[in-house]
Amino acid sequence: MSPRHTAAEAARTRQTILDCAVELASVHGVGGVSAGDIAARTGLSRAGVIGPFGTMDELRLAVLAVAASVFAEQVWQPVSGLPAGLPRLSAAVEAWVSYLGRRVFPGGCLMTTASIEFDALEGPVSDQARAMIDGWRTVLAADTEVAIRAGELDPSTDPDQVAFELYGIAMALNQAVVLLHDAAAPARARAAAARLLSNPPKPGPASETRGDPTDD
Amino acid sequence: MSPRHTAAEAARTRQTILDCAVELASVHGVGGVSAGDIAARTGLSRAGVIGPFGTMDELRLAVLAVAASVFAEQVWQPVSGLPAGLPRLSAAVEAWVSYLGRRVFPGGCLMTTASIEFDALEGPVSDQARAMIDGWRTVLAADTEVAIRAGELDPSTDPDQVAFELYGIAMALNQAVVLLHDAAAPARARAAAARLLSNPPKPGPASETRGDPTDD
DNA sequence: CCTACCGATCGGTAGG
DNA sequence: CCTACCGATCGGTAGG
Repeated sequence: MSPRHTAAEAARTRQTILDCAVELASVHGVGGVSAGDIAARTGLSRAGVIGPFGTMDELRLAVLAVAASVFAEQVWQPVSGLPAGLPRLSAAVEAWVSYLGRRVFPGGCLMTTASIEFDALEGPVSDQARAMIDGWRTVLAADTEVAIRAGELDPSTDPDQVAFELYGIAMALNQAVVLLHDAAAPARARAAAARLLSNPPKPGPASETRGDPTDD
Repeated sequence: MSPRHTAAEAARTRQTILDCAVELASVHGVGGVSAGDIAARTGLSRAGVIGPFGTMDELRLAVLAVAASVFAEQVWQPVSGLPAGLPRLSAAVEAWVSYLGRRVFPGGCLMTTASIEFDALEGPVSDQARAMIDGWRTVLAADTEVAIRAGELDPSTDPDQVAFELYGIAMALNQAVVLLHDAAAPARARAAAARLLSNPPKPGPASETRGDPTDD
């Protein structure tokens, strides 16, 4: 505990630790975050770093929660008010590309890093990483399905296939930006995503589905 | 040194260490390989593990060399004799998908893992990881360029864009197999790659390039 | 390729 | 939120 300090000061200390830990995690991996590293960068003692979280694993779970909330704030919140379906899906992809291109985390997107880092491991930290990725893929697939039903995408489109491919584009972009320092990568990602999402229904014979715009 | 043993025995010991290290690296990351872990699994002492390599970093470089040679053996060697261009590119992608689907490394493709693990780090180990990935992208782009010149792909095709997207498909596949245990993932990857590589030249007016099959 | 060590660092606890 | 510890493990070396 911190007998000499107010609750507000304790909360600020906690946030200082988390900010530092998130930065380290994006570079060294979530499992590569150590109390000693954070202590050296924040001026706290190692015990002062671990204290507010109890154990390092709890601190790592908190790091993933921060990563998820930053991702939501940067990618999903700006577009969540748009109409469900293709408009929102396209805008989300654009926000995603922009987020990765801006390199919000110095070592690349923490969600991507964590998904590779924990893919073969088990435990609460890897469970949370898995849930984050699965949740985002579900969001992408759901809006794809709405787009299909609204007649914005061809009925032969497979929502899970779209989510699969969008994730691949994002991972390739993350790698190109962070590993290869390729400034052209965001444009490549936009081109790939645009081709994937420009698959309007083919106007075959008697192909009028539903949602006639003249309806009332 | 190993005064009581022949050179052949020393080489076998070295291989035992490497095999174990590669397996651990695919699960815990190349940086997550420790001498103690390998010692416990092989029955050797920690000093016996480090000895043949000098330092752990040298051992890690050897792990990456094994990963590269396994990748070459599984993906490139089977197709390297095919005609350059689209036939070889398509066969390489199929071999790549098959390799990832078979989960040759228990924790997923070491090249993919290493590319994320080291993307923001510097040093000889990350340099070697970078060179592996860059080399493979170059191979993919080169065969794409041959395919364009041979009239197998539309001239508007960008070889680096194709390499970028193929890498994304492979990363998405690796993630789907190892993290999400999605048995349908290889089929998804094949569908995505097929769409990417089925872009024949458009027969516009006077669009006959060169390489007329009736030539002699 | 072993034992026996080295200093450094790990996560975590006790007590203030 | 600090100091002062705990046992365990890290990479690496010496010497046989």
